[in-house]
Amino acid sequence: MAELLGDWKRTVTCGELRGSHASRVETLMGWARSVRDHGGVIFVDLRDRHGVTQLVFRPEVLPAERMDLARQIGLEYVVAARGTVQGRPEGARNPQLPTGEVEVLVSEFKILNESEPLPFLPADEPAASEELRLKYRYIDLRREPLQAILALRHGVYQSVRKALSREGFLEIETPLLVRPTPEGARDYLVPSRVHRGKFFALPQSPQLYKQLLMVSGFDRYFQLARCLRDEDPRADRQPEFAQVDVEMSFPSEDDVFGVIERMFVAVFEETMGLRLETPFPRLSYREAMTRYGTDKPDMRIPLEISDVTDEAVRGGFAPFVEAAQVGGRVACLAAAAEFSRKEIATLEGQVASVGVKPLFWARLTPSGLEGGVSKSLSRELAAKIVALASGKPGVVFLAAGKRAFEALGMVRTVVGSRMQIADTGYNFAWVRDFPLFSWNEEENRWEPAHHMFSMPYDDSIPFLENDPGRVKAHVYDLVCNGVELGSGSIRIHLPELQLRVMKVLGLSREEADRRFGFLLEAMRYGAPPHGGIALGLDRTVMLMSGRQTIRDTIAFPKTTSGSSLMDGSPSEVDSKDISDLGLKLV
RNA sequence: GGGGUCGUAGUUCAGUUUGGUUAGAACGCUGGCCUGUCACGCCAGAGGUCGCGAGUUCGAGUCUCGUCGGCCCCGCCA
Repeated sequence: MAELLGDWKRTVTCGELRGSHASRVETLMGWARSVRDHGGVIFVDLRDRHGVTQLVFRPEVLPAERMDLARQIGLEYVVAARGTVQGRPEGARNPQLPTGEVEVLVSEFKILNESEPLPFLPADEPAASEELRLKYRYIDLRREPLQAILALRHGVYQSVRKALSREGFLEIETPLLVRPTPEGARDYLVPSRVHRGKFFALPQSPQLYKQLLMVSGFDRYFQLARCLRDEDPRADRQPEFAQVDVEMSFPSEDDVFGVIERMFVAVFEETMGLRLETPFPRLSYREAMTRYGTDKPDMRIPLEISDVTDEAVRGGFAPFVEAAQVGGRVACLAAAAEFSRKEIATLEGQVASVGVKPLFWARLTPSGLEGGVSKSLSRELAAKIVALASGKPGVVFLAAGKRAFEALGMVRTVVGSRMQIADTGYNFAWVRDFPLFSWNEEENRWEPAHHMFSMPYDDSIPFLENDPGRVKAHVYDLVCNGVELGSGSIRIHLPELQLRVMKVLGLSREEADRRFGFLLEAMRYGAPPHGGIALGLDRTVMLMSGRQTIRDTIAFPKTTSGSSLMDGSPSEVDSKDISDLGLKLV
């Protein structure tokens, strides 16, 4: 039944005909979204990614056998139709459709391809289960919401390229087959056939290569880079993802911030028509942790955490005193909202995951604090809490311990999700002054808080060997609405300093040379001061499109177990393919 | 690796709480009717390994255990 395209040319898309096009003869091609057969006249809604146009098949126009063929058109058949554009009769216009003023009276048509009944229809709302949508991703991608997101993503690519090019950045590609790195995430390994027993890795990021480009003198580089990390996915994490990778020579932190702020202003302006306020607020890591209990605060939530350790200790309540004695703090968050016992119990469970238990609470009423822990609070502490709440009624939370602020940060996020903050815009912020190292309790060693190539502050360098925890670094994150969009730093360009940092991390000189010798050597040949940032492209698009998962921003994403339901990857391979690589399955 | 949750016609779901006759609805599909619909309408029909495997029971979609898969979270993610 299907006919070949022949010499037919599409003259318009399904989204562009208007009343002013009346009486023109046009050719459209698309998918049958809906077929309405009235016995005589037949209506077919033809859809492509640009829109929907109504086709009319009439027995007065088409011979009987063509009408019979038109009757065969099923949902999602691919149809080419040629005919006269005409205004619709009075009362038959459809204000829901941009093309609803007109229709195409079909004089010739071809069924270009048939479609078996689909596992689900693109027009279905609600959509099919995500499992089915992932298996038939090519059908899911016919849906308008996903087409809009991929179009937005395209717009972001273009704006980023234009904005960075305008400022003198060169787009340069770096290898996909790279040297495995023991640090950081697990590598995806690629066995070398030629060099038996040796492996490439797929890059976790272009980090080392962009630093080497700085050594080469490409003083402003960027790349829309694919990054691969063999770690378990999440709603906002995929095994492969995209970064806007940026690096520049001779920069201050403010230079990097300025470039990225101007880039985001351009992106939001050009793709969404939104005007972002710059500069973005800047806060220190310490500030973020003590005011918001997280290093990626959602600044839309108008609540802050307060330190009430002094009052709490003077009050003598044992759990508070004990927490302070072991170096912990006592923190308070006035939620200014009601919580049921059950909701509080749920929060308690979440907070316990950072080792804070119990979660203390009390209810603030016009007559003071009631219920929960209220009877154990001193008059001074109670007064302080009432003052912090500005008298706003609702539940007040208290946490004690080393991670008291983090615990209340989790509570703050939950409170925020219940407030009407969704449409309060995009609240960007820079978080800076990160520590260079963090202590790994299990492995009893220092780890890089960001990565080992970040430059410590001048006045922190003397503490490198004796007090690593005190070393602060030129490391910064960009956050927006509680999402970490990117992370960067000014890098170390001095080989001796790089070796000192590696030593703190437990890398001997020999190991450092073996693993990173090419970088250390490059630093000895005139490496300029440099720094940059990498921004999560998928997360940015997720945020801009109001989605809850980056899967919706990626054409062909993986599941939370890292497989692809569409093509069935990963898959087995022939044993010959394995032995050719000099490998054996264990 | 761990915790939670879901899995029933092609699809979205109801039914599982309290085990019991022939597992229902809508959309889709098939056939018929219908010349202004736009989620067209009307009539009729087909369509089920209740994810899979054990177990308890006279009897399991329903209870138990295991297993597979999706999603969310912890670990992990320099």
